[in-house]
Amino acid sequence: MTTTPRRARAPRQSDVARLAGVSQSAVSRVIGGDTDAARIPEATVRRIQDAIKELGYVPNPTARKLRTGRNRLLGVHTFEAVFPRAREDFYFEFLLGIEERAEEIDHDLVLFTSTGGSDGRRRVYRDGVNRLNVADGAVLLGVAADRAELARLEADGYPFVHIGRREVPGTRITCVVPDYESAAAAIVDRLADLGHERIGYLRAGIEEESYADRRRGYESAVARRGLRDVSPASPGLEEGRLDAAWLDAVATGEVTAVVADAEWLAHPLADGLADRGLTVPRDVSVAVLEGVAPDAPVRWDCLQIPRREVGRLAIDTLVGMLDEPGEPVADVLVECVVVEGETVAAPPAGPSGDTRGSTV
Amino acid sequence: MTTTPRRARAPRQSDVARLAGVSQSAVSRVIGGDTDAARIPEATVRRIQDAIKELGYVPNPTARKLRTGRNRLLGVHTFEAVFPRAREDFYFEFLLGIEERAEEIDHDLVLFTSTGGSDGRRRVYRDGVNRLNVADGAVLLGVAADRAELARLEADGYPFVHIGRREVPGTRITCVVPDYESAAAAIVDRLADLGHERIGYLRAGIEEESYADRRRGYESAVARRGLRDVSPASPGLEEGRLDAAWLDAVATGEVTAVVADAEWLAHPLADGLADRGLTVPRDVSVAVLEGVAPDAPVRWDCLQIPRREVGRLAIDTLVGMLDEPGEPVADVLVECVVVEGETVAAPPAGPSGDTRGSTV
DNA sequence: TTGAAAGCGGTACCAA
DNA sequence: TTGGTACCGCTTTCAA
Repeated sequence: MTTTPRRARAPRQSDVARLAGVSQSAVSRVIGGDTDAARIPEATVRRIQDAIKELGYVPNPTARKLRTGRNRLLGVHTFEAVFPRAREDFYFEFLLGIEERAEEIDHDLVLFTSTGGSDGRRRVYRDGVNRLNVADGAVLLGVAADRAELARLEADGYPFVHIGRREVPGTRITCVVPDYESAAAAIVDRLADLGHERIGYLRAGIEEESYADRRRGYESAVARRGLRDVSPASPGLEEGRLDAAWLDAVATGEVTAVVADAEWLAHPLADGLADRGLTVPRDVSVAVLEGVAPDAPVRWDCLQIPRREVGRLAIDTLVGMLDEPGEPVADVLVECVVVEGETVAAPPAGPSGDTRGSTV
Repeated sequence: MTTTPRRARAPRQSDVARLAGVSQSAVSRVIGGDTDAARIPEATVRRIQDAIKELGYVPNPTARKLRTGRNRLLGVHTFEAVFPRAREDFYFEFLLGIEERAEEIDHDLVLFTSTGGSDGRRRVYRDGVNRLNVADGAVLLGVAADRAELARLEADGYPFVHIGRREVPGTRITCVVPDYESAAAAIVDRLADLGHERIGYLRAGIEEESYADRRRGYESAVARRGLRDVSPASPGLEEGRLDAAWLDAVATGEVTAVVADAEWLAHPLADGLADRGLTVPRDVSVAVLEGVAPDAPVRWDCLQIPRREVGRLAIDTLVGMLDEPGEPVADVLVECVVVEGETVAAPPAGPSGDTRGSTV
């Protein structure tokens, strides 16, 4: 029985150098492929390569990183555990794009999974240590992003991009985001093209940057197209119900199309309209400003969020920052596809609707 | 507009030391929480901590790793891309367990995604560089494990465990594996308990360690229970069909129960039996030696592979190796649950079956 | 062309 | 108790 003596120590460049009878720096040059600066004779190169092979030398990435600052390691920090939710498709497509692109450009991924504490929330700083530092830079994502940590990370000069817009006063955070603003505007344009003139916006009532983006797109398009905005006063749902007074107004034809932040708002809307004898889209058109699963019960007119592409671009943007340190980087907007479903149609030619559109 | 001056250089211990008016090693001690050996006066500790706070100093994990050899980074190397297949549930449960456990013990995960070449297959050694070295150790998994790389990794003394049994002659690879051998034996025992005396084994015909494990469990149980093994001569399927002669033998009552390596073998088996007028499980019982999705068309008697637990144990085993270097580590077997479905029953009391069981 | 040597940012040993 | 100092393994500048 042969006892495999566990190698006491991995071979280093100095070992290679000794075996090849050259200096350590010569070895380093050969490994670095330094062809220009110091032209090393064929013979020497070969001797060194033989020694490398004989010893089974492999460079130590940690030492390299310490020296050069680069690792080809890209961090992925999620503010919640990845895999449990990956299944629900929230992280999934982002990660697919991230992995795909990282692989293409020959980088590895560090999944930051260590929690900060017992609350399950993951923090990047835990007792003063920035774990992310092992990687050259990081992509952050997650619904529960901690603004304070983002700000500190930025202040520390750590290179990172965030998937989804995050704004922290006084701080410039580079984000890669679906272009909700344009998408919302496109949907309003479509409604306007169909002849709608009085439309409403159903807000999720969640204070989050992406909803602000949607809202902005909606408002600018409404103004540009000269439409009338008739939205409910209170956002979101109250006790699971929408603003009744507003629904009544919709029922009288005050509004012929509604744009909703989310699918979970569109359902009660349709219900409330049905209660008042209205049908979607015959009486009222409804569009949802988020992605809706293709197997959802209702085929809403909605958006398709290019998650995978966002993941890919996050990697590209991050690597760009690493290659060009100091350069300010603008946010990256990724276009959403507007998906035509079965909930948007031309407005009814009802009595209360003026027909200016066809008067021209 | 305030220009945020991008910090030229992150603060180091020496900066802290200078500011606090102490030596660098004092700073290191305070950070390392070295309370016993060198008792530093309260006042000094406070001065140092103040300096740390003022400078926003965070320790550099790369330097630490270089010095101590530990990183709290655990590698995950899959021989194929993770996320595309994660969805199909192959990697998924393993990763869930891995992430979960890593998080619990405060480690981060490195996903090795960089490919070795253009073939899409991932290699751990790419032009002589062992990427895995950035992490303290690694968990490897994947159907297409490269034996040569495993052997080299082991020879290099790199700490790793493999999920799923992998055997390379002359090399001791630590594996964490579902205990297929016991599970197969348990299934044979169950059949024997029900009164079956002549049973067959349908091999996948794939040369892989896990199938050998199943086979071994089957054979030892068959011998122990004094059963007669009547298996088809040729393994697997030929042109999508099972061994016809053997099926005919089964039809005559030569075999009352069949154990199959995989679900994709069980279906043609059931079809072949149906063609011959036999019904499962009335005439022939069938058990599958792998996990079957709960929503599969047939509720096979099968196994439940404890993937998540395997993932967790892989992490524990790996960390054990890191903490106790040099200690040989035995393979870890994880028990499978035998799931009772609708395809196993007592054998028919037919003419060709002797009734020794009830004769006693 | 080649080698010596100075770091990169820590840790830990040894003296003082 | 504290500080000096020798590494960890590699890259890169500067001399020779």
